[in-house]
Amino acid sequence: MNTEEFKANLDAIATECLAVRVRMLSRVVTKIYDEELRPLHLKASQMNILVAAAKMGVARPVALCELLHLDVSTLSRNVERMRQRGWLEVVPEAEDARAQPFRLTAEGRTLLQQAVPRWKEAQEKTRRMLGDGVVNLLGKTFKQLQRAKTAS
Amino acid sequence: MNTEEFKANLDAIATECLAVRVRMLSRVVTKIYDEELRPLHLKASQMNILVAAAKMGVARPVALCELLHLDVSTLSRNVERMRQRGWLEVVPEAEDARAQPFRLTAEGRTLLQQAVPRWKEAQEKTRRMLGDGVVNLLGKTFKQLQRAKTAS
DNA sequence: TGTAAGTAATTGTATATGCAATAATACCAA
DNA sequence: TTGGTATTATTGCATATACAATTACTTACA
Repeated sequence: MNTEEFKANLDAIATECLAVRVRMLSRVVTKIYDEELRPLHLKASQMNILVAAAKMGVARPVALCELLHLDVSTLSRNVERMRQRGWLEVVPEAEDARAQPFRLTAEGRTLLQQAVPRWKEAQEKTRRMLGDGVVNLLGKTFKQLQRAKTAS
Repeated sequence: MNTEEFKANLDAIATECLAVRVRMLSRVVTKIYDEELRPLHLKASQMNILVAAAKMGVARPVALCELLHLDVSTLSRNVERMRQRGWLEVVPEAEDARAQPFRLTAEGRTLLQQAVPRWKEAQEKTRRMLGDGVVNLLGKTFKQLQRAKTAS
């Protein structure tokens, strides 16, 4: 590859790379939620897990990881941190001794309730920043990715 | 907040939360690039920095961080890792003794050249996965975020 | 029924990320 | 000029993230 070609490729990567874009977007958006949730000592990533667990009732790690496209080892440690803080508890599972399903504790539920108004604020800020077009397309992509995962 | 209300809020968060969406998208897309780049022992996050440095010639950390919405402390350590591998080098800066501008080494440049075809493959996979609508809108959002940063 | 293959979760290791505090330098204004 | 403020980068600390290897258990099949 000669210098000219290389420069052209660099330009293409710099201006078009989708990894750069989504990663930057993730940093920017995460920051908005983290700032809003900081008084509760809660992070956006942790709220994700609390909400999913609340919705599931009793959450099995593998199922939650497929839903969120999250590595099980990542979830394992995140859950452990939240368990130590008393937000989650592991529930005994008779049917499969390998499973370590978990659910919200009362404290976790209270925390989540306190987080709701702050989440709404962050959500609105982000919506304004991104605009409805991006928000709607992100929604479609999100559902598509979840289908893709469960279908495979 | 009563139980009904809380459940409705949980549903809203689970189905609409923009942080959940962009973070998941970031994980999915990053994985595609990381897998493609793995034979080069290079990660998407590192390629971002190499490309930006290559484009800038001599990159000043603060400037690069504003461009990518990256914390300076994050960049500091990422650069250090890449410096240890011989991909980047810090260049002396006479005008401001605080500055630690850096640039690609010859090895860094070679690595980046090797990464180009792999990047193209990952980019194409991702484009197919997301569709042109999302890709184009992400591009607009990206430029908008870069403007917002440089304007402030 | 007993073993081989598969599955669930954890642990070791490494990178990425950001906040708070700090150190060193630059700039500005009285 | 000097004293306070702003800027640049690094470091301590904590969390998030994923891959590879491992452990423990389950399932299938021969």
